[in-house]
Amino acid sequence: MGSEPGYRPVETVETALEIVALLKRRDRAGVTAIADELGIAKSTASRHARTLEDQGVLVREGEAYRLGTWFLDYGTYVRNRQPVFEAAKPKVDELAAATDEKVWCVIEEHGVGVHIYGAEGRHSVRTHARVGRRTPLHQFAAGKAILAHLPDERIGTILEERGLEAATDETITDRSELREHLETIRERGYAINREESVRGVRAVGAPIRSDSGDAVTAISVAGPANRLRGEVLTEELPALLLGATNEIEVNLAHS
Amino acid sequence: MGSEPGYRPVETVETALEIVALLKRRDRAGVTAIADELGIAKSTASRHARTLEDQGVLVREGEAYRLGTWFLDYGTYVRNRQPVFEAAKPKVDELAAATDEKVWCVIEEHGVGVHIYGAEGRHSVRTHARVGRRTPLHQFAAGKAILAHLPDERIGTILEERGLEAATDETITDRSELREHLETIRERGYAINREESVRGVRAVGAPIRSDSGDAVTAISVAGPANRLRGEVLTEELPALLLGATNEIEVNLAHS
DNA sequence: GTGGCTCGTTCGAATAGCGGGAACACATTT
DNA sequence: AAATGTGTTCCCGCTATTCGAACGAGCCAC
Repeated sequence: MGSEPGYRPVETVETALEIVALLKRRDRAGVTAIADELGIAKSTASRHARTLEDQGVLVREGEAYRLGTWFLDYGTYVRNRQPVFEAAKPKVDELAAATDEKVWCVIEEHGVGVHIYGAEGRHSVRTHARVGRRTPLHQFAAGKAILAHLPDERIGTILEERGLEAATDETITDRSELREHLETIRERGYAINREESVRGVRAVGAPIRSDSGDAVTAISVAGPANRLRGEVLTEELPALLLGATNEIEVNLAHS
Repeated sequence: MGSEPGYRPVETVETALEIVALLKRRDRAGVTAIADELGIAKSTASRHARTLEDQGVLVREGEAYRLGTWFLDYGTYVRNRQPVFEAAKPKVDELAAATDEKVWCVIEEHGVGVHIYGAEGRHSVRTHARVGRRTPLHQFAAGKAILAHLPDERIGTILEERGLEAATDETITDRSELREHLETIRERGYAINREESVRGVRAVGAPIRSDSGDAVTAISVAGPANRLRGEVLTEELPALLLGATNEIEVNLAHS
C-alpha cells in the first residue's frame, strides 16, 4: 500500500526537502549530522545547506543550520490567500469571545485537516493543535464536518489512502460506523467530537459549504468535557456555530 | 555588488525554489505557464511540480498548482522555536491592549527585519506589515533599534550588503546620518520612526537585548502621526515599551 | 606546545539523473 | 473534423550531482 511514483520524481529536490524535514525534527544540525542521518556525503549536505541558505530558506548559526523565517513569510502568504480565511477570521474571534473556549478554523488538504487559524477564549484548553498542524479528518469535529460534506467518492479515496488511525480509544476506527456517523452529521449539519482526538476534550464542528454544497472548511469550538456537556454540547454551541458558518457562507458568496 | 557564489550551488534546488517563488507571485499557475516564465522545458516543470506536490509542498487544483499549507506548518514551527517569541507574545498583546495601537515583534535575519508577531489594538493602523514580512532594518523603528544594538562590524556589513533604500522621502538614506542616528538610539535606548517607512505612520521601537548586549529582537508600537506626537511619542510610549522589553529580557534570562 | 579529535570546505572524477524536445493522450473550441 | 489548448510520457545526451578523500581550521587534552 505504499506510494507508487509512476513518474520520475526529481530526487535532488527530495533530498533538499529531507534536509528541511530533518531540521524540523532536530531544530538545528551541522553538516556532518545531516549527512550522517540522511546517509549522504558530507560534501553533498554542505552544498545543499549552503544553497538553501543563500536562497534564504535556512539560517546558519555558527556551525549549525536551522530553518529560517522564510517559511513564516510563505506560510502567512498561503493563509492569507485562502479565500475563506478573511471571511472566517472575524467570526472565529467572535465565537472565541462569546464562548470563552478555543475556536479553530480548519481546511482540508491532501486528505487531512489543517488548522489554519485559532482564536483563544479566556478558558481555552491547551491541546496539541497549532496553526499549520495536520490531523486525520476522522479524528476531530471540524474534520468530520468536512469529511461528511465532501463528494462521496472523495470520502472513499481519503479513507482508503489515510486509513482510520486511532488517537484515543474513543476514535472511530470502524469504517461502516464512521459512514453512519457521517450520515448523522449530514442530517444535523454539525459534528461532535467526544474525546476522540484528545482525552478529556470535546468539540463541536460545523462545515462551511460552497455553492456546490461541498465543504473544504469547517469551524470548531473545543473545550474540556466537563464544560462541554448536556445542552451546551448538543444545543447551544451547535446553534452558535451554525449561525457563524451561515454568515461566513453568505459573505463568501458575495465576494 | 552582485552575489558571488564562490562554491557550486545545487541548481536543481534553485529551480525548485524558483517555482515556489513564482507561485507566490502568481498565486496559481499551470505547468506550461511555469515552464514559459522560468524558461525551462514543460517536462522539467511538470516533474518538479509533481515532486513538490507529492512532498506536500504544492497543491494541485485541476490543472493549476499553488502553494500548500505545508508552508504554514513549517512557518509556525519556525516562529514557535524562536526563544524570544514565547516570552514576547504576552507582552506584545498587553501593549496592544494598553495603547490601542498596532504592536510588532521583529527579529533580524540575513540582515533584514522580519515581523514575527503582531497584535492589534482597537485603533490599529493598517500598514503593509504582515507576519513574515521582511523590511530593511534602517526603514523602521524596530529595525533601527535592532541595528543600533548589533556589533559594530555587523552593522557595517549589513549596510554594505543591503544599502539604504528609501521607502518614503523621510527614510534615512545617508550613511553618516544613519550612524549618528543609531548613536542617539543607543543613548536613549529606543528608536523613533517618523514616517520613514510609511507616510503618515510613526512608531517607537525598543530592542530586546541578550546578556551579551546585542539585540536580535525588538518590539515596536506603530500608529498614525496625529496620535503619535508630542509627549506620547517621546515619553509615554518609550516608557511603556522599555518597561515591556525589560521584563521580557528578564524572563528570557531565567529560562 | 603538540598531537589528536571534530568540524566544514574543497577538489577531481565518474556516473547517475536532470533537462530538453518530440510524440502522445485528452479536452475544449471553432 | 480540424485546430489549439492542456499535461504527460518517452528516450537520449550531456551536464551537474554525487561521492570520497584530502585539506584546513578550531578546540581540547595531555
